[in-house]
Amino acid sequence: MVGNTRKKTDLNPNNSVDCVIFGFDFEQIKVLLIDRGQNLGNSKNLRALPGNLIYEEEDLDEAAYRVLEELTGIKDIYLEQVGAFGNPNRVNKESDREWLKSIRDEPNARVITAAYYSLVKIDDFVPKAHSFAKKAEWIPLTEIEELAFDHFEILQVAKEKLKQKIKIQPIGFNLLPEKFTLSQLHKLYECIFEKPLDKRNFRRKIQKLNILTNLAEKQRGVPHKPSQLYKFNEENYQLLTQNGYDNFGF
Amino acid sequence: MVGNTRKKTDLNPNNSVDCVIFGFDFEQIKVLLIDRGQNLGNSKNLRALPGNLIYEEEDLDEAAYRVLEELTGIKDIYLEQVGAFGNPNRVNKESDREWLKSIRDEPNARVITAAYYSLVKIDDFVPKAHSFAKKAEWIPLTEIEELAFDHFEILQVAKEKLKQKIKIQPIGFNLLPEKFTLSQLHKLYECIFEKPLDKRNFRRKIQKLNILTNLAEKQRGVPHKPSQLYKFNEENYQLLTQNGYDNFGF
DNA sequence: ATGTCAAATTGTCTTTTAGACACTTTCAAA
DNA sequence: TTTGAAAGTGTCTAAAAGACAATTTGACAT
Repeated sequence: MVGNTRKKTDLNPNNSVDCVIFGFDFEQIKVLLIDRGQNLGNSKNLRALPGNLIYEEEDLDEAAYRVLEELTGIKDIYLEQVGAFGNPNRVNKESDREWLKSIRDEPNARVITAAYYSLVKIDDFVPKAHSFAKKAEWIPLTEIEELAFDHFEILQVAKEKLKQKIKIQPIGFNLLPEKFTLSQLHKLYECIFEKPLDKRNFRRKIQKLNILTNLAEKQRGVPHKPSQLYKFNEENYQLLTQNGYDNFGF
Repeated sequence: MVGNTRKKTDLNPNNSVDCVIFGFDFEQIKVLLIDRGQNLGNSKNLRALPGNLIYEEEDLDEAAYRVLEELTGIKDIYLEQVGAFGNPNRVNKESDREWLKSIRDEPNARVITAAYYSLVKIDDFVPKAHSFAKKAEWIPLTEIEELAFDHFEILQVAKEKLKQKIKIQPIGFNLLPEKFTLSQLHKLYECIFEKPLDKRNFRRKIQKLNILTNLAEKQRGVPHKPSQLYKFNEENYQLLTQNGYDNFGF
């Protein structure tokens, strides 16, 4: 878009977007977090969600896509709004205040953020140096206990939205590579719902939906019976949902 | 809170809240809209969602509750965020620009709004004069075709969120008086889902949930068989949901 | 060639839920 | 006492959910 010609002074100092970027490595759900590389005496160096101020003339969704691309290099991705977060005390940690002083023209401005979550094929992610992020890392969801600003709260809401959404729309495929096995899909759903799902019942239901295409192709190089590979069948999904079907939950 | 001591200059010129206030009159879903009383030559006098700028030191939820109370006099109400709306072209109608000039210190500021929806017992609503609203009226959802700013879009998203939410949590009771009949509840669900529901199947399911208390009391003065009155049973609802049950949909 | 390991794959039975469907009851008012 | 109008109620069928265990397949080691 007009990204190249934008100046720092075109930023809206009061509104930002933050992105909860979910990935899945076939074992667990991970979240892409940035390390601000702070060297502080007593307080912890908390990780943060990737996010930034929006431009004055920029739509919120557009800003979320931009920030995502600037950070991960990934475009055309599943993105969904979590909501607006505007607690006046969002910035209540000394380390957050320090950090804002170092990167913002108006570090004390009250900022209201629009949070988004996105689902990413983890292998497509190419780590990329970001202006103010020392590192960008995939952190397992289960290991995240504290984040900068109100980002931990945002993460909790995003998780909940994801859980609800996947009951209505089979967005999980966005977390898997083009070709995947039923076991991988099964594991993904277990991770999202945070509970075990019976293997046979899961397979029965997902197969009956008829939104998978069985590629006549098998896994290779695994030390056990190789699995069939499948891909998501977009057309059948459209057929299924245009009649109002929305029960993809387990 | 500190509402009394706030000045107009304490307003945040870039962020607002807008409220989609749903009501139910036993016949249809209605939305509370304000009439800005514009007298314009050619363009229509469009209605708007109640909303206003937030204060610099005010939480978003808090602002939504405040605006709601200022407008309706109602407190302690079901309120849920719809999301953030920040299209830079939100204000693209001449009539909206005119109106902003007449009420805002910075009429051209870009405003990002956090939208909320709330469910109100329509009889509790006491119409109240609002600073810049000439009238506040309940308009049937089905009759709303165009609104000021991006309010029509907000309304559509709010409707969708309501539909989804009520499948997970029985929030419909917030639209009914303390005592209600099963027929009223039935009608309400039909209005929300915009489709007919079989009477017997509806009753069977809602009764089985065991979240209604049958008051040993009947409707009076109706020219037909009077109905039993029920109330929502909060305790049983808690018991039911604490085990993760969330299927209140129809 | 054979055996072993690890995960993939498959089917049945039971219980619960969803969906279709129509007649009887009760009160108020004429 | 009749009538009108909505309240209230039961059964059957089909589909979905949930519990549960044995067999198959390929890679690798011997």
